[in-house]
Amino acid sequence: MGSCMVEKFKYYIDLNDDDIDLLLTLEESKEHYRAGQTINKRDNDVKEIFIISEGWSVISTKLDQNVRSVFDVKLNGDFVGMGEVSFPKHLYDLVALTDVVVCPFPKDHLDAIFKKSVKLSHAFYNVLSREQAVLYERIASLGRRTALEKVSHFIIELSVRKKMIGMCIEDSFAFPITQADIGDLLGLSSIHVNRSMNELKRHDYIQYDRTTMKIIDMERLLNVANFNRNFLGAPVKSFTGDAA
Amino acid sequence: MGSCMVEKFKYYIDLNDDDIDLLLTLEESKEHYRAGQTINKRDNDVKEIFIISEGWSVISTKLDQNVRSVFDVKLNGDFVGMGEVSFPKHLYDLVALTDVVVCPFPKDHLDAIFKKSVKLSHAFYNVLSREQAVLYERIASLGRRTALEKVSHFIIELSVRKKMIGMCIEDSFAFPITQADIGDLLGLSSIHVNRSMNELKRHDYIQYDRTTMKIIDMERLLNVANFNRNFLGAPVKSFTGDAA
DNA sequence: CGTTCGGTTGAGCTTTGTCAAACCGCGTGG
DNA sequence: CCACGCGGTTTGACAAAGCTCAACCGAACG
Repeated sequence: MGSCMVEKFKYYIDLNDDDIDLLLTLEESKEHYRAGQTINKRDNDVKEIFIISEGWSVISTKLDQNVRSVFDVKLNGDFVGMGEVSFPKHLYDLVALTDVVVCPFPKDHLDAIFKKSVKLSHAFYNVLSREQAVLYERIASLGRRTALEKVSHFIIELSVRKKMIGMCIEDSFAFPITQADIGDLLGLSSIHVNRSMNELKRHDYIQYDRTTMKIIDMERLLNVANFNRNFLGAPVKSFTGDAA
Repeated sequence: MGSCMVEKFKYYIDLNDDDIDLLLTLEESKEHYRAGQTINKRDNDVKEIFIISEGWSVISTKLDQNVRSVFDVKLNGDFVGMGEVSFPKHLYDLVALTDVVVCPFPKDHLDAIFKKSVKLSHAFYNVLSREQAVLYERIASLGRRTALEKVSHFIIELSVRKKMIGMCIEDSFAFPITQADIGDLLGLSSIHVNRSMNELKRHDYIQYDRTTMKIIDMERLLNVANFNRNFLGAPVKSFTGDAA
């Protein structure tokens, strides 16, 4: 396994040995968190970027005493804090849903990256713009989809992301997120999430229990969700198309 | 006025003469578009980043025959395509709401920037992450706010952005966007946008006609919108806080 | 002028939220 | 080993928010 950062970046660009060495010198050891712990707290100083090495967590914020918005779930291999790194303080909370292991990457080291490697600078930029594309998709989802579409879309999105990291076999994957969290992510009440998920179950599109989600009829589910199959597609390796 | 790009970047970082020269050599002349024209079309090749020099436009996409999602309005001084530049094809449409003037900035030139100036690389990265923060705010808005809150929030957000570019005097500013467009932005029907705006007018929080919006009672409007006054706050000039 | 586009208004309906109660599996302490 | 309590899920009844449809109005424009 080696370095999280290196593994992850290979996906975006072709790394040579120098690049790898540079990344390796900067990466620190792993950190562990328990389910429920807040890993980053809003308004605290931004110290590092994380790569999730294990477990589920969510980016979220409290809008109000009883109103929370969840922006995204972060899984094995995902970057966290790529955008926040330009700000002095955290803008959002990062909360562990399950026990979580992360690889921190001190933000001071980013300056070194930018000075020493044009290619890695591009890579960071690319990661950030891919994140942006995901956010655009979420905005479209929140604004213009029904509850059933949102829920279906979310389940498919997870299956795609899990598949990319080899954690979805036969359309079945771990699913440790509560319906209340899903509600905060999709802009629905937890009760309505429940009703939507049960409708999908009743139609035999999916099957689930407290820990596992299994997609039974992917074709129909894709249809219900109106899922854009290009979404989360192949990565790009540079601005211009050729290896920079 | 000189270069759009230079003006805009001064807001994010301290430019020295070399930086300015570098940016100037890369900037091309202005382009004009008429109201209603599509400036960038989804799936077309990404050729350049734009800075809006005049007029209103929107980033949007058709989800379906009759369903459109608007992600953001772009005003005088805003960047467009900062994130898309990592992709070979446009992900979204850029449509002119009014007559529009833009400064294109060829995307090939970004490579030059990344090679020649660490500081400007940072600046591009910062712009992108600021955009991301705005998107997060929009997601929270779409997921967890009522129609009235969304509409109020949108109006305030515009007033803040307009003020930053000196185009909002005494809380009054040009407002050439249709209620249908606002609906697509906020995830509402145009009719409901109308009812919400009229409610705000009836309470004398705002005043508007087809071309102009004026905020009469900002305090109360901020209250209705539950507007976070830190939003769109002061920019940061580097990753670490000191001029890189 | 007549047409078109956007705004306004009302009526009825659909979707989603709220509240309350029951339920279920699990871990804890008696 | 059992009772209990807790967190999460499920269900139903009802209320609210927002949507659709249809009609009308007024300004802008050819």
